[in-house]
Amino acid sequence: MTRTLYVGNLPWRTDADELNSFFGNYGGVVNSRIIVDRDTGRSRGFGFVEVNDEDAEKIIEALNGADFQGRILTVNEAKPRQ
DNA sequence: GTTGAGCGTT
Repeated sequence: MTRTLYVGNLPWRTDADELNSFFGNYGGVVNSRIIVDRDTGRSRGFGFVEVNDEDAEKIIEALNGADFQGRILTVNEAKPRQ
């Protein structure tokens, strides 16, 4: 199974691929995604990372408050999308 | 060529 993590405070330049490999250092990442403004196409500075259920907690512990490309990340379990 | 709290286009 997987869990989805909310990742906030990302640098504007970060893309899903970078997120994927960074989170992949701490557990099994199934998928990652940067939220982009639908109209302008620019990053909104946050995203979501889908990880293995068994690794979710340790990834949150490892990366919440961690430094990523000069920014301090916010990592939490995501709320279910409506 | 900009910005800085937040929970996502199907």
